[in-house]
Amino acid sequence: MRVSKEQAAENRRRVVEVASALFRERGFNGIGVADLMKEAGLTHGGFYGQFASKEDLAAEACAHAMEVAAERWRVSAETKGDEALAALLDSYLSPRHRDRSAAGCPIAALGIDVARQGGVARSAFTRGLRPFLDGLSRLVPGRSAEAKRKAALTTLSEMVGALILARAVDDPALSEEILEAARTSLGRPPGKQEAGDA
Amino acid sequence: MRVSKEQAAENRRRVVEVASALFRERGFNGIGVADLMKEAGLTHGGFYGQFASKEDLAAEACAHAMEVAAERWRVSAETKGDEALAALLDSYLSPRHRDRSAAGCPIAALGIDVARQGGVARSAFTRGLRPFLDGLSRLVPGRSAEAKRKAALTTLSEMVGALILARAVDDPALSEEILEAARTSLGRPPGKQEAGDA
DNA sequence: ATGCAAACATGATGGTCATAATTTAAATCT
DNA sequence: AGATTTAAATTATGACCATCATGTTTGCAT
Repeated sequence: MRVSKEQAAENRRRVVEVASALFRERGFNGIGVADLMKEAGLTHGGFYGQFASKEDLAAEACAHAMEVAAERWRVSAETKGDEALAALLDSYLSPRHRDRSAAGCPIAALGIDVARQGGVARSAFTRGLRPFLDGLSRLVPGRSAEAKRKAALTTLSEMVGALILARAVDDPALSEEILEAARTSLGRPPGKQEAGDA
Repeated sequence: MRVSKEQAAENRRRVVEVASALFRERGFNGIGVADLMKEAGLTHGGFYGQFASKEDLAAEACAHAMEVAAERWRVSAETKGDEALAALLDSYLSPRHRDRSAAGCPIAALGIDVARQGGVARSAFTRGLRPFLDGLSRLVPGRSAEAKRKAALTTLSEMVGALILARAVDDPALSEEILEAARTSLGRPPGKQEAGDA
């Protein structure tokens, strides 16, 4: 059986889409090619006509997820004005984001997998990471470009670390406490002192 | 073939030890029972005499790695006096630690895997996490116990996030930049403003 | 209109996976 | 010393894995 050129391209796009979600949810080693294809409505045989290997798909899915997420950040930053950082933090460090890793930040969902996988996935990830840092440094406070750059690095680190910790932990109270600490620590524009709120 | 009771216990301990390293390096799904046992100098058959399942071993290995790491933090904190936090940050955010995940922090190596695995591994991880937070809140600056607690949470988040990012990234300069940013951001006791060092 | 090739399905390959039953042989107990 | 217990080896099981060869259909260029 054969399918129109547009249909084929659409199928390929859907495979990448599905892979980007399932890899985030279960990890590169947590889902197989057959299940991936089935989820996209295809059988496993056609896979190697479209992709060189599973590793190749991993890299492409990773790149795709990074692009989508970075674009979401960009749009949010443009529409939210000077509350953009607060809005980003609120949504990134929310229970909803914590509980829906398949649709969430690929850095927090795939960071460790990417490091272990190496190769093309790692370089796709690195390429995809830069827009995040550039976007963040535009939102974050700082006197100089270097200060903003550095703040973007530390802010992203704390966001990613907090989300991973909140996901790993069993105790809902502790999980919420982790998110809340990061939210208020990062959400006070001048500096990151401990909270003194009433 | 049989082996003395002490030898058997020692074998079991070695399996957990080896597992805690290999799981950190390759993930829960990245290494199989047979390879694990071989690395411990045994064949895979004896595994289920000592462990209920692979998931069970994952939980035990995770707990073990957390205990060892927390103990290392504790000792370092006791011996290093008031430079304990700086020493901890320097070693945690070092290229050496980044490049040796098998012997490094289990939070940064297994956090995502634990979240995906769930069950016993997740609760073992949560139990093992508390000593880290307690130890860290003793090192970290803060006026009140609550402030210290919160600083411990955000500091750990940033440490873990920075290490994971530094590992995921392909570009050595960017990787070092991430570590450096976290080191200086966390290493200035009063607050976390951008660096203004000479 | 016709033939080629692309897209997908079917099915097979050889490997690895977790789990488990059986066997072997040594340690410990009587 | 002999019986019993048990750690670990051997081997088996059946599911799943990535990859690929081949078959079938059909869009598309000629």
